[in-house]
Amino acid sequence: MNRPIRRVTIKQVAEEAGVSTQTVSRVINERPDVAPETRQRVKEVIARLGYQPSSVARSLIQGRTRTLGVVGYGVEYFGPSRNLSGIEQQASEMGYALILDLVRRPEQSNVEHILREMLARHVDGIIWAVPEIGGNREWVTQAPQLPVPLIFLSTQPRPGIAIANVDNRSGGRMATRHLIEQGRRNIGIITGPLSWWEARQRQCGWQDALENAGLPVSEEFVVEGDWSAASGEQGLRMLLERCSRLDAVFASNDQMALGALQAARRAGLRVPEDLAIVGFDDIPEAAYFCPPLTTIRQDMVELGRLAVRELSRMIEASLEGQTTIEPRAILLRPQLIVRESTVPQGNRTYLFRR
Amino acid sequence: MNRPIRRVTIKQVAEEAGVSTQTVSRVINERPDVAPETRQRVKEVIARLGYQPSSVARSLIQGRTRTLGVVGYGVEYFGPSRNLSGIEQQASEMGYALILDLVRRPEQSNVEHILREMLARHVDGIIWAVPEIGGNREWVTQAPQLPVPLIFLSTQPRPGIAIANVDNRSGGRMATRHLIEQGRRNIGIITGPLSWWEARQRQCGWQDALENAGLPVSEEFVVEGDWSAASGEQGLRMLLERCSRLDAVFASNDQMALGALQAARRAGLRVPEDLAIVGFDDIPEAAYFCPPLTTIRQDMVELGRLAVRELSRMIEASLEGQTTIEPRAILLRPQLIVRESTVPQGNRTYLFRR
DNA sequence: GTGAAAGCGCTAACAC
DNA sequence: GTGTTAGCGCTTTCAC
Repeated sequence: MNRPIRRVTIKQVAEEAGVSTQTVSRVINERPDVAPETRQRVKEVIARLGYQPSSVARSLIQGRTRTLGVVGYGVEYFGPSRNLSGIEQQASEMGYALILDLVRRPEQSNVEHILREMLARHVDGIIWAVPEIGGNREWVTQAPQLPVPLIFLSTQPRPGIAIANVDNRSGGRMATRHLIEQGRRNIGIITGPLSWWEARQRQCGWQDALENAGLPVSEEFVVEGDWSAASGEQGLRMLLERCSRLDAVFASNDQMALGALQAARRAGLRVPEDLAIVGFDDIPEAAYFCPPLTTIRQDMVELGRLAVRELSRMIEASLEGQTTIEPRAILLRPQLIVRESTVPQGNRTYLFRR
Repeated sequence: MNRPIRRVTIKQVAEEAGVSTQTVSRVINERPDVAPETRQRVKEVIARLGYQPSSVARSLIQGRTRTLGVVGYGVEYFGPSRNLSGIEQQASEMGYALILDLVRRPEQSNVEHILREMLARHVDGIIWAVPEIGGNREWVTQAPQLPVPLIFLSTQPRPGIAIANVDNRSGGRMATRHLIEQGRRNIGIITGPLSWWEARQRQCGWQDALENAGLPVSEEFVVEGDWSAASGEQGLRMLLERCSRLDAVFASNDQMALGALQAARRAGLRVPEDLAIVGFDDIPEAAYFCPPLTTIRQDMVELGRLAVRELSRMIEASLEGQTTIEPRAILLRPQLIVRESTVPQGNRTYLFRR
């Protein structure tokens, strides 16, 4: 392996082209005030030497790195991975690079340490894409004091804080309302871990829908899961034990819905005839569950993109010294996807027709 | 929002503490040659001012950023997301930050551009985690000429190139051998897109196993999918049309296996009695398919970790001027996970016992 | 149009 | 132990 010992610097290019480093700088920055022949000559040298300006040196001078810090959790899951993907797409389109930090214990990650790391690397802004769990947002009031703008994802709105969320409550409402419209009356819920703000929001949506329909909301109908298929399976078993009249379940994500489908099968229940099931997320596999799963789709890619655009807006404002910019709260509406786990195949056409 | 206008610099700390910047530098780098009182005083000032050394400035001097560039594809899929997670974990443990670039068209991404970006940001090494597809590795011979080490993931081994792979061929062999051991004789395969090197490897494994068992290998048994559940569904339908004696299928990933399960169900076939199905990946949902899916598990997290460790080794060697270090090819063996899609429930205990 | 000088924030090398 | 000087690679003044 013959690795070039040192990178080519602006100095070498200048020397080789017989000009000052200044002129080279002008050329690489496309400044107008360079003689055409000079420009040409310099460009040739650059190409020949394979010179690449150091963005590290540039950053040092300009106080701006064109880098965003992303603090994420759970890329191995569907939502967060799409989220990251959207963030990367938009950032890349806007000329930002991404520094990625993934936390593994979202409830108790070392916020201080992560922020110091990001700031040491002079990121221009930070996207905090770790879900709000337990008390892991207690430091939120310090965010505005940071030297760079920060936007939170999946976080309870608070005044003065920039936030981008999917409307989980509305999603829970849509799921449950759909079940009610199918004539279901005894509708259970398998929630996510209730320490998660998003899980609680989905539950609130379920409750909203029941109350709007004048149906009773009972503790008996609530089981807490942990997002896993295993917990969904166990969750449905528990609901069935508690309440034999159960005719529908809202599982707060598709994995738990999958587990619930399996539990229903084992209990000898037909889905949707005996028991209707709705999930949340619309993972690609959901359309191939047995039966295909009705669920709530959330556009996590778009959410990521929106977050980057908003953050960029904040960065620009901050660079221009506008201290008055009001942080926005972005809210993305999810969408109901109807499949056979709630509507018997025969009825489906009918449903779409009305 | 009251954002501090400027960051605190070493100069301010020095002034405030009444020492030279040198001394401050010594303190933050934990050098021994500072008087205890001085150290104490400086530390207090640092804490009071909230000073954070600029790694940008440090990088400029030391010619080293403690940053790895990661070029990835498909974080929204199971394998790549785990991969990224493993990379991040290991990098973080070793004190490296990650700069992330996700390509969206892996066959034809602009390699030159991406490398320039990474090098401009002075990454210490690069992990190329885009799968080998079509001719997208034609530039591979240039890798050793780069100013920093680079390791490829999911790439056909080539001399002089550092690589980390799961042994897909062995995985395909394991899957197929398992089907043969279950007494199956007409074993079809739904491959991934054959422009993918990994997909071809899995197919080679299937062929190996058939040949080892003295079974005929026929074109008729091969259908090309695109990794999606939809293609798996269609793939099985095609196989069934072509060959009514078909008694087993190796689907080259779990999504396609899921689609195949659905097609089998619709064709009125019992799984595994009439048709056995094996997948590849062991996504978490696989255990909850209907029936639970036998599959090949690959530890993508570990693969990511291994890649980072190897890259780090190359970086250290390169910094010490050892030009003779021989790039390694890491190969991770996958593992067969037996579930009910290949073994009728009754036989299962028997199988484990022998 | 082009170059010289200064400096971004930090550390290495040397002096005291 | 501590300070001074120089310089990493680049851009920003400000001359000429």
